[in-house]
Amino acid sequence: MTTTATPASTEQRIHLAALRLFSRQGYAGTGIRELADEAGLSPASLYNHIGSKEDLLVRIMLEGNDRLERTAVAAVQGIERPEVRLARLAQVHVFVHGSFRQECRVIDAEFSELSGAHRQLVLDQRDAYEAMWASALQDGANSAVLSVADLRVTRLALLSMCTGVAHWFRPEGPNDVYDISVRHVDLVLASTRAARGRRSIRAGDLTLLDRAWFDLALPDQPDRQASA
Amino acid sequence: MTTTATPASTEQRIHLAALRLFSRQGYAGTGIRELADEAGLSPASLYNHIGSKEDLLVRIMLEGNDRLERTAVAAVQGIERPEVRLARLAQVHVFVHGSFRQECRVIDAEFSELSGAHRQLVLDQRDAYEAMWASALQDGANSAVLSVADLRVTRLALLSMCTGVAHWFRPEGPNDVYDISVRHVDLVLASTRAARGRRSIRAGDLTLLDRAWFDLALPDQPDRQASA
DNA sequence: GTCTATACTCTGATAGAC
DNA sequence: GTCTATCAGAGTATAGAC
Repeated sequence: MTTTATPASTEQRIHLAALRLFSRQGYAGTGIRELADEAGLSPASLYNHIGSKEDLLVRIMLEGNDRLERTAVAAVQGIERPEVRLARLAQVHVFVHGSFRQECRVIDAEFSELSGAHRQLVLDQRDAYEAMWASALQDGANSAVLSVADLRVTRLALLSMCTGVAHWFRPEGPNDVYDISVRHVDLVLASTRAARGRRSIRAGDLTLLDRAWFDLALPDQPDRQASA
Repeated sequence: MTTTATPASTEQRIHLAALRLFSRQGYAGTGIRELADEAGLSPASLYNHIGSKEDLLVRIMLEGNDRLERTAVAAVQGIERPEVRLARLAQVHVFVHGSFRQECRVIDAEFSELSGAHRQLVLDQRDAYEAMWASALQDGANSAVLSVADLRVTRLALLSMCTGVAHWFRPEGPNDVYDISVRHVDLVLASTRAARGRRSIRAGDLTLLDRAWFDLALPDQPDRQASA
């Protein structure tokens, strides 16, 4: 099922090596020699594939952010009820952060390593993504289905909560990613006091994304499920 | 009011320089020469005050964790109702993470830089602290005042949310730390569906810590409010 | 594409004079 | 306590042969 027949190109091996080392030791804490060694080539050969160490980092970030946004867009496509949009955004965010932990941690931790133009690119990606959260929260507050005291604080707090999954989740632990994603949906709905009239809305009341949806949206990729 | 008369000892200058640089560039990304320069002495003199670069890091972490735990212990001392304990733990956590952002970010980000025994020391501190959260959540669930589907996931999710404040909060922004702390209390109470019978409990219903309490518990310290 | 060899800078840390 | 000078190794990146 999860068998990758192709024996991984050099580019892929470098990409995976970078994910492992950057997420474990940090970008600054990883040397070119170490990276080359982990990818199975010499430091000089490495430079036939990556313009520079920072190019490698920025590529990881752009690709990761892009996948997150594309998945989120697909998840809320055509959905009108704001509490369902919010729930699905949380579910995708948690599922992705639990499935691509190394990548998400690198994106999260090493943003400040980017210089100038690269930094702006990644920032624009993040702003576009977070705008989806802001609009779901705003629409939910406007239609009184969500109770949001401070839009900005709530958005940042919920994003922090859902991003945290990349830091503490372990696939060998007691829960699997999908369960965690649903539990977070419930935390998000509860924390915004989602309700229709007097009746509060729970994860089970909404049409969330099922396991099959994620299998389609996020087919097995080499960096998925990778351990710490 | 916030005037520090004493002109800062060499130890303090080094400590503050380390906080600034480690939080901005990371531990691995900060060199000894840079650190010495920022503290206003030569690299060699630096070593009259710090055994090694890692000693400096571990001291920052132990002191920071210690302050957080002492503040939290003081905040819940003698409090029996679990929802009040949880609320105050969240309030302290957020207030500290918003007030000592550099320090908290270093503690959060550079844990993996610690080797062996140092790592275990910091881990033990964190476990002791998080046990207070676990017990508040557990007691709240047992007395049915909190609704906690999964104790572990909820604890980790709420801690991630409250820790996030150190990453996004800016004192020059629209909210002050105290406001943020109260808003997070409300998010935490809502996310655990805190209620007595049918009536849900909000931050305003509980006796939280007031501004004066924090002034006493966390008197102005040189690393407080420091910017990014 | 791969490699060995190397350039030049910076790393954490120390010796020893003052 | 301060400093200048220095160590051995690791930092990123390139030259040039194959």
